[in-house]
Amino acid sequence: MASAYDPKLVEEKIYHDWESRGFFRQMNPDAPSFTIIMPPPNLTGELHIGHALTTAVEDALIRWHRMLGEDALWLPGVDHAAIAVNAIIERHLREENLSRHDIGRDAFLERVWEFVNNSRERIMFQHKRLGASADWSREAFTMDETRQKAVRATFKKLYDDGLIYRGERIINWDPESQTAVSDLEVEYQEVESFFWYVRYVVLDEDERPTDDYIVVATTRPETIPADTAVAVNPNDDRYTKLIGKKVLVPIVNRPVYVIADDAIEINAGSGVLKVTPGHAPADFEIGERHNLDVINLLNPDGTLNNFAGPYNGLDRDVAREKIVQDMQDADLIEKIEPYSHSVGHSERSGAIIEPLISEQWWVQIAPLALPAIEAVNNGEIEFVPARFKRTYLHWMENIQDWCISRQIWWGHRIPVWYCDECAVLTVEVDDPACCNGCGSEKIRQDEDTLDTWFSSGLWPHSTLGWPDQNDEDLKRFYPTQVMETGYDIIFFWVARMIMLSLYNMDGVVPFRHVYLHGLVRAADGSKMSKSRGNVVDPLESIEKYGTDALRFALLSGTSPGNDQRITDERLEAGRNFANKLWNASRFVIEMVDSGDELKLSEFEQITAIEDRWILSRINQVNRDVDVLLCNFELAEALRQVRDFFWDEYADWYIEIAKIRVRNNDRTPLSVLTYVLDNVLKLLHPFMPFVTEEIWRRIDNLVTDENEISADSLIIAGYPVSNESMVDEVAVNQFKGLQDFIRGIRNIRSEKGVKASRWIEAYIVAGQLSSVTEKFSDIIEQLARVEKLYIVDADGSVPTDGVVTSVLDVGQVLVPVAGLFDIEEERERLMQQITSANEGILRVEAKLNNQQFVDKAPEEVVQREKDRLSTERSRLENLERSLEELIGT
RNA sequence: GGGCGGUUAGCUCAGUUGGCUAGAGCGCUUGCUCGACACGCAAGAGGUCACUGGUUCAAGUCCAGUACCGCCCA
Repeated sequence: MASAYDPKLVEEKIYHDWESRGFFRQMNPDAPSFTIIMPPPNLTGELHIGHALTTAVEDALIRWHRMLGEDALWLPGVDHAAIAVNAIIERHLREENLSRHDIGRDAFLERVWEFVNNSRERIMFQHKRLGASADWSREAFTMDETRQKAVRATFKKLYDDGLIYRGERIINWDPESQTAVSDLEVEYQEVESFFWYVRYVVLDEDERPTDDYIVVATTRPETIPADTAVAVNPNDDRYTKLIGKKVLVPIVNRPVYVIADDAIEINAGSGVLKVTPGHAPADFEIGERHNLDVINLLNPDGTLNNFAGPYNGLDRDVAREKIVQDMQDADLIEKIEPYSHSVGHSERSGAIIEPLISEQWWVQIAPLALPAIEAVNNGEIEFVPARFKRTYLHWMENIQDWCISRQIWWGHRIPVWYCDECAVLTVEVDDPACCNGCGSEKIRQDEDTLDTWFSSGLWPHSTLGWPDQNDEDLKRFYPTQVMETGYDIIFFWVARMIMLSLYNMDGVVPFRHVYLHGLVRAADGSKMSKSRGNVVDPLESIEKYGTDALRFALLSGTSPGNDQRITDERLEAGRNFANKLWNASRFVIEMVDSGDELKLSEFEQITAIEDRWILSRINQVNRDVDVLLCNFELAEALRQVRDFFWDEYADWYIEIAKIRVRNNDRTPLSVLTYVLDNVLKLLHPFMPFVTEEIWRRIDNLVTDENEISADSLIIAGYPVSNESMVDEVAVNQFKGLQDFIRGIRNIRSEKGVKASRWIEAYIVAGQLSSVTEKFSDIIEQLARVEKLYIVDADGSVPTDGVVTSVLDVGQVLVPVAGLFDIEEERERLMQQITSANEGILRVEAKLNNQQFVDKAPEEVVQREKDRLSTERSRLENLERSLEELIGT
């Protein structure tokens, strides 16, 4: 074996082996199933570090459950990302000076499919590099045949149930992508702008201008040509006499009424609102209440149309400037105030969103939300961490109807056909030949497509074969166990999956747990983005540090619902640990001889304290890891195993084993291999490659009776704590022995004893005398002591030139001859006396408090009592040492 | 405006139902080529747990409030 772990020699080979042997398929049809449906990444571009985290977490969960012997299915797939992909292809076209309308729908979609197929392949490849043990034979796509059918079936079902309707409402228009987008796709940003105070001239009964005017404060002067009223609050004394009169809309000189509406805030601006029902949601509602005309002033590309009169054809920004200028020239602007307000921007294109009136398809959401709220309230679906339950419920309880139509071509085309000869709409799953109303063959399909999230919302059941209710997969794997994703898409995905799954699956929830991880941020805590140039590319990290290192970095830093930062240091820590695993294992493997007995003896027959200690500890770790993983505490579980392996197994047990083997005691080998086997199993879900590679090298050395088969760690049984192998006494005794060794090392280091020098030492071992006696050879080696004296509490120890440490478990004394300094030693002892005294005072204060003794649990009180007696005997010993020192 | 989260060692973060003499990684200091590993080993230094008040025998942990940072929703 090489002296350093090289992931490049291992990962591809092992992945190919797993996959080709079908280990990612479901192998235990009789066992309970464990299913995770991968939240589908967009197939635009590359997987980013957030996907790497998703993959690492889901793969860890799946591998863990697979090793538990469950029928594990991780179903992968990708999302068609309608607007984003549509925009990419349109950009390509623009480079050829073409628009999608130039080449037509079919040619456009042909180009999209070519892009999509390449992108899908790249994403699958990247998932494989990340070690994803997903069942690729089931890979799904939101636009493939089964999913198309699911989308149409759902649309028809909703339509037939009266939950899909077509209506004119204010929508969010993205002038860049030239499509409607949903409320969730609008990001609000503070923008520095102005309040323009504009004079609207009051008209007399004959609609002739008077000298009077009313001042309207607006942030959107360019929409003035679409004003169809001016509104004031009915309780606003300043304006009551004007209500019912007419004023003249500037620019277009249209007379409109002054109306009264409660929605007007008296203290906002001048207290007068210009009402533009075509371009503001609130104004639209006012317009409905007062039967106002609705004027749409905008072309789809954000320029003004002929309702704008002289400004026809100008871009909205240009028009604003010009209108303001012209009104100033006409002395219609009273004043201009700086004003900052939040403006909606398209999450897709970044363009400023235009609220405008438009006819779109909608889902009436309340009937779907109700059961989705109930499923979470009654605990059928649980959020991890639990606080997101409130976020979810709050959103659900205030949910607005969902605008599902998009004016783009890439996506699920709306399955509605209009008839040229009658008014009936035909809605079908399969393309109809004629109108359902009059039978005419002159029918046209709606030009629009559906919001991408419509198909993503079906994902938990559409991936399992729905709408075929008898599908074997649907019966076997639905409902799934865990939906794992980032908290940032709880509304986009999770909420819609719950609503639509409950609707399609007769009220059966799509998943039991929603595990939400946080964002992966750059080293300085900022959000990663291509424009900032601070993205960490997971593939580059793998290239540099290895997949296991990347997974270690991500998984050790993740805690439910919290953001984390990824840095080179964390990746290095992962690489270092993989290397540590490799080298410790290499040492064990190379130490084993063909004649060695590697079957572990019965625990009762194992006598060496270090053997009992390490076996007890690994079983405690097994227990802790099980509890932690059940609670989705992946990082903590990983940390426990790492610490155990590095600090206890490698730094202590292996070092001790070396000494014993040198003395021709081969029994540690069975313990070494047993514990190593166990650790590799514990770690496999987190770091699959290095553990598999090592495990195969020791597999022929060890066999575990519990093993299902075979020669691959990925399907080995996950460790279960064997409580009969936990000896608490041995664990505590061993800690005492460690304290002795550390005590001697500490004195050596403090006194500057050369590492190469072998010295004498004394241990006053008290209760640990007999254990220490048996362990003396090892203490000598580990602390570099050539002659170790173990004495009873009242035994005699040298007092001349001796440095003393008084520990909880006993004392350590090291004669240091020439290096001894009586003043320094006095200082040392005084410091220890001070700390012992402080300890005694603190504990005494507690125990003298009758309230504490009465009310605290017995074990807590007992612990304090034990501590007190320990500290007291420490103090006694220290004081005696000090007397002896001064005596000399 | 409403809601949520964060504030713990120089940096990044753990700390699960209160029992803590507050931990880890990285960094730092000192010393080590003792036949697994310098991607390493050994020994250390480093914290009034943001602030104020309360509950409790006991508060990093629970409650109320304040400050700052961040996110979500309107």
